[in-house]
Amino acid sequence: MADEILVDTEPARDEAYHLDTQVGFLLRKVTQRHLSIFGAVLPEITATQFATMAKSCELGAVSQNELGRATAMDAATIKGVIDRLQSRGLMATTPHPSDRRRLIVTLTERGRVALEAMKARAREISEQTLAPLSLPERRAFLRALKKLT
Amino acid sequence: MADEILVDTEPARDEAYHLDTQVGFLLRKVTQRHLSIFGAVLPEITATQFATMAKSCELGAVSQNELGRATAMDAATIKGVIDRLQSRGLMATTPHPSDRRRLIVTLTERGRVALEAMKARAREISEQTLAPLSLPERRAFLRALKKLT
DNA sequence: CTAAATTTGTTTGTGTGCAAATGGAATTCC
DNA sequence: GGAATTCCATTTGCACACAAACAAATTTAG
Repeated sequence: MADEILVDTEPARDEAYHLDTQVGFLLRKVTQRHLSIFGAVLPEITATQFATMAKSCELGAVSQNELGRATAMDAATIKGVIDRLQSRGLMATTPHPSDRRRLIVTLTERGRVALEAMKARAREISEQTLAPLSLPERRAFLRALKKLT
Repeated sequence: MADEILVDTEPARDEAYHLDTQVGFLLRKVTQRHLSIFGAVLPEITATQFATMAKSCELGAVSQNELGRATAMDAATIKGVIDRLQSRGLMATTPHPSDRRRLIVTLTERGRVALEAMKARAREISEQTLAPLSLPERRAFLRALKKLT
């Protein structure tokens, strides 16, 4: 019961941990701001769904898991994203002709049109996100982000 | 029906959108890497829960929403986080003496001990996350992150 | 060729995150 | 002092994100 009593054995606790200067916390806040800009500029789609469509446009017909790897989503996550895009008629899936495990995912014609209509605003989102930085700062920041990938 | 037919009115689509160079996508991947490091170094807690405990230690007794604002979580999010920490005996809630709306949240003694035991490893997580950058690069990167908050 | 290992997609469970709606409590403003 | 506003906490619903377990199909190794 003695260790329940709090005396000055408690040695002036090392308070020198400041959350606000930690990378992880700053990353979370910057991502929050970015996603808030995204939602304001492209309210009709989520950032994850847009990334999926943009990557699908880059890669053409690939399997669901392959698209997931290209967009940094695990199998469970990409499944849900594709499901939602499919239910909105923006993407479609077809069985692979020779490999019966695979599900080929592609943009629908409607998805292609929608994507083209969104690309300009997507660039604007990146622009707005980086707005507080000067041109050289932006380049350095993006270079650092790539190194930290 | 003519607009269903795809001829070369389609003007060599502007493919010049590369997901992998966009801030948002890079932010997501860097955050993923950071959280992966976090999970490896501090498997007993989530980054969000740790942030909540660390901030609670900094601020002392504050209301639930106040702690949420300090950790960049909305009311719904901080509630769930506190619930889980409370069910593990790391934090506790008490009604505010004069304001019956408020819920005062604090670290338990066990929470304080656990937090102190985690702080050193938390610093190591930040270190490992930034490891690919040189010292000047780290400073510039953190400064940029703060500007983008 | 066949057994073992791998790959693909799915499901379940847990943990953020945010929007919107709610109800109760405190504050402001006239 | 009372009405309007604001604040606090909660709940619900949706959308990631990942771990773990699974079945079916394919590939690899012996």
